[in-house]
Amino acid sequence: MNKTLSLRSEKILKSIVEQYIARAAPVPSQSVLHNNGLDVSSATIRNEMMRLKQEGYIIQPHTSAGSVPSDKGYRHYVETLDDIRLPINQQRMINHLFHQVETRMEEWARLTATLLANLSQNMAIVATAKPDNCVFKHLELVSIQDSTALLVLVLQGAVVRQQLTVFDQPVSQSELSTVSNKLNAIFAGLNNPQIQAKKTELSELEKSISDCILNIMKTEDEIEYEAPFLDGLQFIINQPEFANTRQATTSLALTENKNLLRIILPDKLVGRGVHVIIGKENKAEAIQNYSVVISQYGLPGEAIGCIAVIGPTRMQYARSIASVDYLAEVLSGLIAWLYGKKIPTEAGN
Amino acid sequence: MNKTLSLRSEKILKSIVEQYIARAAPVPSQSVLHNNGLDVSSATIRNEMMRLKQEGYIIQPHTSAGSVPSDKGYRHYVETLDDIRLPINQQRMINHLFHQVETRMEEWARLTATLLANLSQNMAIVATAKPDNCVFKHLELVSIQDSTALLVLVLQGAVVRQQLTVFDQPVSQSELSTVSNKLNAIFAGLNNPQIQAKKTELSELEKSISDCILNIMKTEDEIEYEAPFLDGLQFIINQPEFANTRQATTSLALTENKNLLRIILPDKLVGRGVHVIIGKENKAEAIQNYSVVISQYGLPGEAIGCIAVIGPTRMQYARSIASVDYLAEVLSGLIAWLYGKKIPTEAGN
DNA sequence: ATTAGCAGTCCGAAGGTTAGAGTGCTAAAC
DNA sequence: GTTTAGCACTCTAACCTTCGGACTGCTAAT
Repeated sequence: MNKTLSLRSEKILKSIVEQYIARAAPVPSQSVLHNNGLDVSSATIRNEMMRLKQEGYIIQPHTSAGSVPSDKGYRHYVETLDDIRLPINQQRMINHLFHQVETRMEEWARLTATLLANLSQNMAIVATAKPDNCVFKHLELVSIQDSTALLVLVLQGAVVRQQLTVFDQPVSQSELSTVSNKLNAIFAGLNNPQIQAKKTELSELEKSISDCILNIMKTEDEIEYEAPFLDGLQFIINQPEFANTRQATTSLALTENKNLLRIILPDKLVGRGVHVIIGKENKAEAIQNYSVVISQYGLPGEAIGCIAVIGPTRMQYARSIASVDYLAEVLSGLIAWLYGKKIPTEAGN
Repeated sequence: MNKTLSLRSEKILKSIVEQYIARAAPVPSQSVLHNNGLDVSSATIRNEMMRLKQEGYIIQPHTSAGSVPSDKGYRHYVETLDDIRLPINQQRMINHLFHQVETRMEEWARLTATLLANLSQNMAIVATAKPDNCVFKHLELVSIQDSTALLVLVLQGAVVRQQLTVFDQPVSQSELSTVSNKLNAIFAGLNNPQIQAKKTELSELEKSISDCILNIMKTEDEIEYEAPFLDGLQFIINQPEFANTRQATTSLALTENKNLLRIILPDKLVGRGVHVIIGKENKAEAIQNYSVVISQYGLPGEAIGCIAVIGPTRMQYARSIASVDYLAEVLSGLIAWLYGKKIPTEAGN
């Protein structure tokens, strides 16, 4: 069944895929002829195309039409794609931009989504990296009013969370400072259950604040993926092939962010590297007309995020793969830095 | 020109507007008849409709078609709309939800956008409220690595900003604490130029950190509107009247968030209360097929934000107006609380 | 194995027809 | 003067039909 294709078949399939990606219209044998340097007639091409059709690499919309790649055709195309890296000047441009934004996971994710969408010309989804088990780093209490304070919590990985807290009675800033100093000393470097254990030895006020902290940390631990950053919706919506079926497709595209990630995430996203899921290979029915180019990033075992491109099966795979690959690498470098593993001079190197 | 309409004309116009809003199709005289309890024939209605057409309140797509409200028609409809408040149970539901999210401007804005989009069934835009002149409240420095620290800055209004800072040489946590204590004492309650003035009397390290702070505050001051929160794009995209012209319209809808707000913001958005801008009344050409329902919120002179619904001129004005009005009120209450003006027991009351 | 040539298929644009929805007008009724 | 029934007229949208041409698939020759 899966016999290897002849060199010429390969060339023809590649030409069909690339032309279909470029023009979104069935590719006739003539165009294949013009496009690639084979010195044969269109009839020969047609014979080969017939075979490709029988093997399931391409599909004919109707008897007398040109060819459209099938999922299997795309799969073969992606598999035989030369390893493509992002051009150096684009890499430089990206590094430069990352050095200009605020040094926060959220900002990086937002920037990544924007870059990825524009590089791949498709919708991009970036989930922030968060640790499996968050660790207390620092607490600060700032009085806002008599009995209201702002609780600022710093977790490992330079994650900052804030919450307004209302007390039963007025509490002065100096009292608050005393409490935060004490809790900082006790809680530094601990995770949720460890803090829970230390809680018995505290005063009422300290306990109530500890509860607040525990609550934030618990929420943080429970969230699997926070609402990911999304960009490039316009590319999906403006796809020519979806001109008619917009209701259905856009309703996918606009599914609540959180769910979207759950939908596209394949069962086995193991190891580093970029995964490509094409059309019907997708688990979720809703996206079986789409392809997903996805990669994890971060520090395995510590903080893992995920970054993906989603677009029609007719997407520019080379570009998307190169972009996802490079951006995942950059983000991994930045995360490593945040978690104190090494200091990259150039982001990602 | 602007002579008042007879009671019957009013009723007919209202019926046309409401039916057109509901069905998105030209309204024939028959439907007007059925819809409102007037005891006349369709011929009479037609006569009145003729007059409404001459006065410019309605438009006929072609000679033998029903009527569609003009911008002027919508304007009259909106102006004569009875004061509509959000149903009490919806108000309660909203208050409840606001009490459940993190107490941060960003979370409130996000929630407001979601609620507003769903209440109005249109796209909602919510710009966070920020003070004209931000004021230093508290500084915290948390060591991340030898020569890297996380700078956490709390500004008035419980605004928290963070930044990673890299020093030329290692700095210990205790040194950092000393610096932050000192700067907290000096800078508390000051704005940007005041801090600038105090800077001369500081050590090198303190100066570099002050620069960092000043930089954040400057950025904060300069940003007119931060990327506002946006929700309900699906409602815009799925509008039946835009089935054909999707390219143009969606490209509008997806214009970069920041610009979108600048586009819809009318010249004079004075005072409290909800403003409605209908179709051609919009300054920007790009949205002259749309209507905007917009309101400011916050503390005049201290922190002002803005909240808006944008949808086709054929939008449910009553709902949108009531929603914008109520949510602006709720947000104002919350802002007042953040800025220490009063503590609402129920949000917004 | 390749190719020229050609019949056959199918699509999509263009043109034509028609049913019916709804108005606009007129003349009669109130 | 206002209202109304009645009807001719207008315009659209849906449905045919037609037709050119883009491609294939096959055959027979190379």
